[in-house]
Amino acid sequence: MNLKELSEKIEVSASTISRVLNDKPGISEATRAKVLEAIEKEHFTLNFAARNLVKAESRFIGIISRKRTSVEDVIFFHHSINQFQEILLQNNYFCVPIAYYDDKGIDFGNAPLSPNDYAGFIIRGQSIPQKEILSVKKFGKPFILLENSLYETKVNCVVCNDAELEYELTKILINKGHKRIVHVTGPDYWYNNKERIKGYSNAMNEAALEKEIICMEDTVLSTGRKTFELLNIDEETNIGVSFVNDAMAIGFIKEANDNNIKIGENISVVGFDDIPWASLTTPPLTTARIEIDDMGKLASMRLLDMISNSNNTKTVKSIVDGKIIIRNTT
Amino acid sequence: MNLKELSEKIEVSASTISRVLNDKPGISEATRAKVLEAIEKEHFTLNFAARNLVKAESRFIGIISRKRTSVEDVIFFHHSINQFQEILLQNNYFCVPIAYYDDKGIDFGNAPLSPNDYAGFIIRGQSIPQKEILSVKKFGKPFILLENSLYETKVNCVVCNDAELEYELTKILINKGHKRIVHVTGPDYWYNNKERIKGYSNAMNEAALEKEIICMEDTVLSTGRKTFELLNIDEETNIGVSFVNDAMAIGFIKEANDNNIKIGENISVVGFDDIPWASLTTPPLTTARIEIDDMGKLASMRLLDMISNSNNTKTVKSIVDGKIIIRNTT
DNA sequence: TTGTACGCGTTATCAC
DNA sequence: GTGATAACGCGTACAA
Repeated sequence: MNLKELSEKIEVSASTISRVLNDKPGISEATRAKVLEAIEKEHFTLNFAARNLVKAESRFIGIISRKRTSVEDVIFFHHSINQFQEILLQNNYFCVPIAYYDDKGIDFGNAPLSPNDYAGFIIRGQSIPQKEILSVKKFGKPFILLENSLYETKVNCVVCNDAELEYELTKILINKGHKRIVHVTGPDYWYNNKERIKGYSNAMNEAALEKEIICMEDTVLSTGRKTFELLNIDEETNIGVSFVNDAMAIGFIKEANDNNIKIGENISVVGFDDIPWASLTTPPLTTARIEIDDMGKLASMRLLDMISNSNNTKTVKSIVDGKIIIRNTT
Repeated sequence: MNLKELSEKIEVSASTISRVLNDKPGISEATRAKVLEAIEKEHFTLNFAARNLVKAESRFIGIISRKRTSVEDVIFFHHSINQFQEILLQNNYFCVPIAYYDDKGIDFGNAPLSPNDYAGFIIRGQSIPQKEILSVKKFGKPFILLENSLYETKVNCVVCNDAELEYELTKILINKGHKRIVHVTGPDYWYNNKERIKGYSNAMNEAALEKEIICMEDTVLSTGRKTFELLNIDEETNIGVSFVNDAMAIGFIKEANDNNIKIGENISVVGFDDIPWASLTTPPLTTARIEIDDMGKLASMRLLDMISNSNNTKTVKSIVDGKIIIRNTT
């Protein structure tokens, strides 16, 4: 059933029905009621494709994020997609995942949607390099970074107060009396990594302690495990280890468990993110909670605003404060 | 740029360009080359909406799954969506999440897509009741159940060998010498729960042991925790507990950890699913691995087949065998 | 092998 | 306040 058929059935023109369905003004109450009744009765819905064609607008939002290969990698990260997908859906936009690969960059695949077919983009996570972000900018569509930012270019983004939180975490390790405090980070071009290093460095400098930073090629559970050996941990070790995310911290703790080394006294550990698993390690992990749901919500709402008010070209950097969660690894 | 504009630019009719883009036969090599070159040069892509309109086909697959409210609930389940979303995307179909709520049923919300706008549906997980599944059937579109099935109606579905696996798990507890072996399950109308109870019952009957089944209102981490108190566990307890999923088993183990009760000797625990976290508990969890990726892949491929060959109306129940993973809680 | 003409279902514009 | 009509961009039947 289409507009024309319905129109013939109830003897009201297609344009009028269209007006009712689009909440346009200037319809008599009588006809409006008549139309609404018929729509209800016939379970009538407008054709999605025809509508998009004539309105020349896209209802697709591309969600660009790094393609993770192992299940382990997938599972140990926040699922911020839940929050913003819901909001976008409520506003009649569909989320389409677009993969970014470390080696071949952003890949639109053989999908029937080209960059031009999107209303806008959300670029998720810290691991998308500046070069790729700028390439998205070239599409000329609204986009926003989530959990990422750029230093040299003004860009719409939503981040947390990385440096402050990492400063606080490091202070916890310092106040506990550790003299050797190591910060384990990931690739040095990631925005969050840089910010968190700043926080760590500030705290260490204030305490006049020697900084020790280890860069891992990736920030997943398995690399966290590796740092255990890298740092030569044994029963005698006295050390504070601050990981750039929970996934690595959990890997480290698990490796300690497997080696019967106790965490929380001579060896302190802090993570970052407060993923759900963080409270379930033995012992539970001290970390910084990122309000990822709020951040995702903010990002999607801001993107929707950018799409509907394309003349408004100011860039906004939103900082959503996280908070320190003290558990038992410190 | 649209077909007509490109057509004028390279002096080849729009229909010919359309033919080239749709891999239709009967084009001279010369014009084909000319067209392909122009497409490449101009970064030309077909308009998605216009294409769907004229072909009168939908590129949307509805993914119906239970709406979970807490982050905890979200995280402790398999992410089978990853696997099938990728396959569907490769075939130019888009996944649109559709929420099912325990109280108000399947909710299409105010989305611009009505049931008719979908090419088909994947119904995920065991917690969607038969009534809702049958209501989807009424849409007259192809659909397939993932990790669920129906007893009274033939239905396309992909499940694992629930009963066999639970039988094996129970045998492990029996062989370990436990005399009291409790099975903790969820709502009794869930297909998987019923199947797993069958497996448990078979093993218990064979061993002439008394069955003890506890039904919880939901099968999440927190309800798993609750069973610890429910079963009056202390240092003296000798018991085997078989949980209907890992989430609950992990909750139980965590509660045991918190109470300094050791798991793996007098108290044995088995889960079901082998979610990533199962290997990371203290001690690591013995469970049955479900090959959820294979299952998701199978479901999506079968659905695509049903969509393209709508005349083929036979129903297929695919059983993907899982396997027992023995770790340290038994 | 290629081009022309029409229709898909909707919205916007213009008339009445 | 309502209706007729012309687009939107593509695929396909038919003509050449």
